[in-house]
Amino acid sequence: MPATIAIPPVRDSACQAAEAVNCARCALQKLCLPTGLQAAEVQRLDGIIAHRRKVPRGASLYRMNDAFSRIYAIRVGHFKTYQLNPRGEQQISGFQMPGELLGLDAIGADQHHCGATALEDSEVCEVPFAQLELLLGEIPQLLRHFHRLIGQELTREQNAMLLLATMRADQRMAVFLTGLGARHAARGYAEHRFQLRMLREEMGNYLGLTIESVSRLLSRFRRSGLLRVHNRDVEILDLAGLRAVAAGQQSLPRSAT
Amino acid sequence: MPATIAIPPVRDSACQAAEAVNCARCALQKLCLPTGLQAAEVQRLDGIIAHRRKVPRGASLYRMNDAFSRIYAIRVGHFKTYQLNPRGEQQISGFQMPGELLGLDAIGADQHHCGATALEDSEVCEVPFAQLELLLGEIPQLLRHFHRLIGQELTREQNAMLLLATMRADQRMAVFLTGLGARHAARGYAEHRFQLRMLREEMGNYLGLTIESVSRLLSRFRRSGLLRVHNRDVEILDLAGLRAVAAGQQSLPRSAT
DNA sequence: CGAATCGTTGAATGGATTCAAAATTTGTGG
DNA sequence: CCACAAATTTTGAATCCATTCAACGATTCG
Repeated sequence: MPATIAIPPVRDSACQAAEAVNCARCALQKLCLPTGLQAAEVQRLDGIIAHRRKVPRGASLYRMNDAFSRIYAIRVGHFKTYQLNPRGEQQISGFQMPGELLGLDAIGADQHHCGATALEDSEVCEVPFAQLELLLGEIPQLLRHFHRLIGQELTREQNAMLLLATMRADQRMAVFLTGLGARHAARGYAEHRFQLRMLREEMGNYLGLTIESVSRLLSRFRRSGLLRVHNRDVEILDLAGLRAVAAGQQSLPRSAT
Repeated sequence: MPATIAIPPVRDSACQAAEAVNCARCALQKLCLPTGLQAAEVQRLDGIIAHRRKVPRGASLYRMNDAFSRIYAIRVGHFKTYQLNPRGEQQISGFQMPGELLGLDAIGADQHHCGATALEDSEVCEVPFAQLELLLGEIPQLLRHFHRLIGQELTREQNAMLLLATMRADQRMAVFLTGLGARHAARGYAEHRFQLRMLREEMGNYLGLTIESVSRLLSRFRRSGLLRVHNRDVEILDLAGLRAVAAGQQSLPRSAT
């Protein structure tokens, strides 16, 4: 066993790919659009899902200014969404995982104003929005849950604002890591052990930090005994401690040992 | 004429208060919920608006964790929305003006997770959300426009994230001021002359800056000939220049003349 | 293997903050 | 209307956190 592999790999969500080809049998039903619907209603929703589409790593699901016609539910894999700032640089606005929706930002507009790119080989369900809107008018439960998902999206973004506006670098990182853990937990995976699906650069971009700062922070977290980090593999050793940093109740020593 | 009043006061939006008591006659129809509806549909919408409520300056329209039952359309005045971070400090997530909706963040939840406070004596239309949801199912045009408003909200928040994550202090301030101007313009007021309805502290809080930084930035902008600032009154003297700073194409000299 | 990409670490710099104090504006009661 | 207190804003100097610049490992992939 090579000494460099410090953390055993976590169960790969990609292995679910072949199992479910419709909403009724999808393991993500509890998180995704069909939540709370009757079986017959799920079937109607299923009926408008034109296509299940594979998106290879690095490929765009949609780009800024693409025409808006569908939203997407992630079935397998991870994505990032981003905008381009006035100087044309990418600014990542979020990372999405299975069961989450993509494209909500374009609702009510005719263009996407952000882009979405797969961080790994992924798979999405395409939901034509015009047809979804019709269903929303006919299935009150679906409308309610759709609004719930939108509300969650708004909440997520407000939390990200809070993070960027008020938190110091170590706190941002702690919030980010505990957040990832919680979302993994909601999907039935371990809260304290997961893979980072994005580059350091992408983490830093999202958190408003440079790549060097990200690297230094992870090292500090490791030295403080909060984490084990090996490349993309993260193991949270002291979840309570990490949460304390995330809550701003505790700061990390700046120097080594 | 006292020499200290450098900038003449702008037209006060509060004088509209007494005119319109229903959507059909409201000057904000083009911005607010009824946009694009038939007269009869506007009347139905009007029918569910239980109450038009005055909110005195400094009073809360709703607070964090209040039960969610209505959204609000601002008829007169200005508001701020805020969250409390883990340490209990206020973090302002946005400023709202007439024709904009409040409470959308709580959609699909049963509690508000942010609070809204009037920055001046204000007036809102209360829209019971359960009844609105019924109407959304019956009036497709209303559903479409409601989603448009939600999309705008998401866009606004993403732009705020972009601001906080990537921009330097002078750029943030320039984006903020040009944004305020544009929103005033959308309401038929001057783009280049308006009143700040919030304290320096609230601006700084929103922009992720200290009150001292805000003050210094406004002084720098003034010295550079971009603005005239006198207390809450702002006049943009060089809109193109301010936009250039907002776009990050130009930076401001740090020291004085 | 070798090249390219990705990640880590160190030292110097700089932008925004913190601390401190003064100036201005706002609010209140006589 | 003025005086006075409180709140808000401005300015200066010192400090600090994150960045920038630079160099060096590590990993990945053809």
